[in-house]
Amino acid sequence: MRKQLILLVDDEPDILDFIEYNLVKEGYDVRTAENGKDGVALAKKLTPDLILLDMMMPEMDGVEACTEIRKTTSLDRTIVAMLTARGEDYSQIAGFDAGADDYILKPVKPRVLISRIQALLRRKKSASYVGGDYDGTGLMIDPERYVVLLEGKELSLPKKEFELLSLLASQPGRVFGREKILATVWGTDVVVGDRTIDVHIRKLREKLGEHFFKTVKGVGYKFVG
Amino acid sequence: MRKQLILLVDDEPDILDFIEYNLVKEGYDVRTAENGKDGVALAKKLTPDLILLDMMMPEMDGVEACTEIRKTTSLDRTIVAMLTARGEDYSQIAGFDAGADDYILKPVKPRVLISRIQALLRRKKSASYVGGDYDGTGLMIDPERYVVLLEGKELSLPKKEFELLSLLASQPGRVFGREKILATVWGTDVVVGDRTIDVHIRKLREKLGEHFFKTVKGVGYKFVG
DNA sequence: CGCCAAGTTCACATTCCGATAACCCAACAT
DNA sequence: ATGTTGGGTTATCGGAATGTGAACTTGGCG
Repeated sequence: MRKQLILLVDDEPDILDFIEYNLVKEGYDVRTAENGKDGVALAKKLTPDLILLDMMMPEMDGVEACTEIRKTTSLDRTIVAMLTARGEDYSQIAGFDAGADDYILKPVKPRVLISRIQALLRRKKSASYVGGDYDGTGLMIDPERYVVLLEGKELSLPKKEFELLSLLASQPGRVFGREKILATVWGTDVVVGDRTIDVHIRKLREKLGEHFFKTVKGVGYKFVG
Repeated sequence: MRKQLILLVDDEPDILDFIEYNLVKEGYDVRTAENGKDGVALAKKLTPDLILLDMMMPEMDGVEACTEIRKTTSLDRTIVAMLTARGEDYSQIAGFDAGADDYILKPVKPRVLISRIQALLRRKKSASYVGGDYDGTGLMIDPERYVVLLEGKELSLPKKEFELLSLLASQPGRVFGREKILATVWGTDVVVGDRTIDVHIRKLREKLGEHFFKTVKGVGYKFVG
């Protein structure tokens, strides 16, 4: 596997050097920027796996930078971790609001920082299959709010139903085999009976309408607009 | 807006004067103390917006003072910035985490110091955008005063409840998973039991009304207008 | 010291989702 | 016709996830 790329943004050269040194030692590819503006620009160019953003910076601070990053589609799969010195209060909330994935307290011991980063990158790999929003016929799936919008009406589905729908609707028209569905929605280790998928499909048909789900005998199900 | 109040704590009169001069010139209200003990006492009395703490001091050093300040509830919303001598390896600093908001390396140029302080204070203020002027159903959150306005009635919430509410209400409709809530409100290192979040949610429901908080089983909670 | 409030935990109670069993139906092969 | 295969439908049950009230812990304060 290629080296993972980490973008480090902090205005203090000392800290930059210190963290960079430790990350490189761990085998990461590291780039740096000294303010939010440059950081965002660099991020767009490089599409790093993870961005470490200091909260407090001149030009454009961490929160602004994070907001900007989150608005960039190409960086959807990039993890953003905020670096800040406070543990207690709103700086955290503000950071999460901007869409940061984690929040790391400064000063941080190298070992802690490394293990935190590893955890984040691990999480990224196993990240969800859930495809983007679909909008074909007045149906929209919003994983953030965990609701389905059907012709404007908000419909809230139970977990499994929602995940099943998300999977099917992520690629309208494509047929998903039972194996595939089980592996994705239920996971490879859980074993469930034959009729389980059917039942969930049925519930979805009840709630959203028959026409959305087409059965392909002997093959699987597909979602149609 | 009233002048922002900064408390400056350093044992060297020269430095004290120098920094004070520059801060006053920028339009801040400045008080000073010459050791940690006096500094903490003064902080409790004045509730400044920001405290600049020298790391190395007689009587009570910056780290102890900071720890003390962080234990004081009335100073929850006060920002603490540590002044540390350059040359000390960052990893040394990394050894202790007293909960300061920023670490500023000495010697520091006035311009840098000022912009740093402005960034810190800006962050404090902008934290109040949480919920901002949100008013969907007569609920308003005022992080500056730690108070919630429910249909005109002022309601004061304990810290945790307030932070939980702030997080959920910052993005109405969005579902926050338990992991995320824990990470944000409690911090990533603190470990608390399973039922803790529920209990706080219940308290919020008691005080604000059931309808504000929706449970999404297996996923998390969301705030609804 | 004793009180109070905040925060957490504990020991249940409750809810509701998800899986299954049991049965039905349709298509097709023999 | 009859059996076989693959899917559809419904009702039901267990259990995980959440709700709840009370007890316990902690720290601040007079």
